[in-house]
Amino acid sequence: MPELPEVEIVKQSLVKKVINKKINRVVIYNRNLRFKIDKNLEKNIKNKQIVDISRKSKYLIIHLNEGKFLLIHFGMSGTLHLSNNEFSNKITNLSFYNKQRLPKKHNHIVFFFSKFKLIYNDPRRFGFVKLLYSDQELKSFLRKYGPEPMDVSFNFNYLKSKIKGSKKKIKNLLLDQKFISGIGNIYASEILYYSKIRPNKIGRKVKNSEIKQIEKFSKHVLKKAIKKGGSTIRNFINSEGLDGSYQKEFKVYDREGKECSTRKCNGFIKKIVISNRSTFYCKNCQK
DNA sequence: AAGAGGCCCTGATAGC
DNA sequence: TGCTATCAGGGCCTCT
Repeated sequence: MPELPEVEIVKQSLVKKVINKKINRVVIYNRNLRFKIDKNLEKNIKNKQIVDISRKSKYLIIHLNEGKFLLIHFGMSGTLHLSNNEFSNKITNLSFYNKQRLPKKHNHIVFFFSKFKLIYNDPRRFGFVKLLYSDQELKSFLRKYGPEPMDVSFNFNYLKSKIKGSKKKIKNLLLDQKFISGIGNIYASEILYYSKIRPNKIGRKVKNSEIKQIEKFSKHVLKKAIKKGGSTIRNFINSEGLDGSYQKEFKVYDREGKECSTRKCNGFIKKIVISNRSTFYCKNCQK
């Protein structure tokens, strides 16, 4: 589900609600997520206070007191929901919810706070949660991931050094989290549209001028997506139950057969499959 | 050793 | 209406 912008939105919507709050209790209904949830998770989280919330790549990081960190990855279909304690499984009191927004199935983890609960829901169970016990452990976990488009180390020289020597298709490079972290299937297609590069172009054939475009538009696209509250295709909502609207800005993603929106292009959006993922581009303006 | 594709899983939707 | 097939914001693992 979420790529960097969506996780960022979840982070932002959660910060206001849970900072400095104490987790009284955790109940896990299904431990079989992408990875089996550690059997000690409940007791290691119980009575811990949330001191901060951050995000790296597509991970939400919940900072607990005593230097522990709870990592949440949303996979394809994971979401977090805030709900009122008194009306546990019924309609919440919080005004921003409506009935449809509270899932009944696939609520795998519930964090109980004194006045509300936070629910991790994930129909496909491709997501996971992981408790890390120190700064060191967090650092070494995150070391596997490349810079995000907003980072200073995400610059022309870095991109060039990795792209020029690669036989990978450029779209697969953008999706490689070890190289760049945070971009997923939607934004990869969008970034390549703005950069005017065909998704199946081999890395070493990508020109310097095109690498500059990738640098520029990776930042642009993600920033704008965050500004618009992320993309809601089927089930993404922030933790307050609100949709994103960046899907209205899509130039190519999920627009197969539609007209290219580049002025005077008159081309149509084509869909191809690269490494089993749908990929969208305009044959006319992407070379 | 690098790169592509299979696969994990459930639900929504399209097509018959 | 009800079936079946296809496909979905990810990424680890296994082949070649």
